[in-house]
Amino acid sequence: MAAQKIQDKQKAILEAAIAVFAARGFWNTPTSLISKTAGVADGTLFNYFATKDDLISEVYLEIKREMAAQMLEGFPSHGSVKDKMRHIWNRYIEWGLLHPEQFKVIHQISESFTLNESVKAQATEPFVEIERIARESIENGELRAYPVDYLAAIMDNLAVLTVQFIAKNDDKQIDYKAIGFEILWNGAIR
Amino acid sequence: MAAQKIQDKQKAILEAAIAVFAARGFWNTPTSLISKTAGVADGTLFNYFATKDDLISEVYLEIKREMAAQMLEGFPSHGSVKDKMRHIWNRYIEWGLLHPEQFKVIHQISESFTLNESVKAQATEPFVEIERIARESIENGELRAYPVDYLAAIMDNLAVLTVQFIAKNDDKQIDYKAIGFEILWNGAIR
DNA sequence: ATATATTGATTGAGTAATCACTCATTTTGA
DNA sequence: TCAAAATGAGTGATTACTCAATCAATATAT
Repeated sequence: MAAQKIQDKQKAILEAAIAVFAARGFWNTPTSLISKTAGVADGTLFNYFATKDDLISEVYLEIKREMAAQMLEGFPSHGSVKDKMRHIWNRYIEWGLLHPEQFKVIHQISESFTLNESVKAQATEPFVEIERIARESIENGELRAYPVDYLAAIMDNLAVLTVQFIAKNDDKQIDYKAIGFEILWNGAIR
Repeated sequence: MAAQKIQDKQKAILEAAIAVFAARGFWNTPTSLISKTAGVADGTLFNYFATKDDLISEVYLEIKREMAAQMLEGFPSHGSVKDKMRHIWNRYIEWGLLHPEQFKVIHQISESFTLNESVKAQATEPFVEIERIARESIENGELRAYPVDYLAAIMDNLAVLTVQFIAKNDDKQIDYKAIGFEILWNGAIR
């Protein structure tokens, strides 16, 4: 079978998994529902992913990769720290709003699934650049000397929260994206 | 049977549930393990809780109640806004560190279990007082006019994160509790 | 004081449903 | 023609929950 077709089928399974995981949570979704949603037989899923846990890990990595690509696009390498931070912030929020299922699922998995170390390492890899910038800026004195991993986690959590609020609230009067960045900047950064 | 004994047994089941939920996640723990841990027969669990879902909801409410009692104790009703906020912040963090299982479980449940509306309402009830203070302070101009529910969620998330960092890091040099409050105060509050 | 009856909690083997995963067979495409 | 991919009925394990039988505590009768 052509390599293209194989990729298509893998992709179809991953996408189906994301959709049903978002709707019911991964603990609560049988593999049979994933294969059904993907339009393949039950057995086919296991031709592509050895176990359900493997599939979950792959879903996680797939989403992280897509996200990283989007976030680094158009990064203002020569801008100020604030510009850089705002770029990441805005991209993250926008990505979350544009891909609510992926956003939900990735959060869900990282909260309540024990990813093995190799998967974790692969997942953080695209973000090392961002972390490097943060460390440099602290050395320059441009950022407060708070622990970088703590800051990163705060940014992540705050962004997740902000996306949830924007999605939940149809009251478009409140600009959570802007407020969120203000809070992050005033509190954590400077 | 004496009313006391009945309460004891219910309590034993709830406590066993918290312990095993913390260790394996609630989706991943059979009711039989809960009853075994509690030292009762499989059937007994269902004399006290109609379904596993009911048990999960009760676990959630039980923890929330305990937490609320602790947090309001010694509340500086006549202090400044900052004092009030810091009191809540410190109590929350301390409670989390003192009750890591409960803390983990309550977070886990609120993230990935669909609580019904009545349960949600019961859970937030003890915290209305805190919300009232926040609203008043905004009217006074003591706090920034950010949406109160957004601020509350940020405080909650930041506290959870902070507890996780303190618990994970044995490096006692870093005072996450203080840093966290600084970030909250500078960013979200004033 | 002792035997008996009543009430309600406790028990755990049993049940039907569900699940992840297998593998012998069939289909596909070159 | 044939190798690789796809299939889905089947399997063994696990699960939430049931229910008839047992047990324990108290009340009543002798």
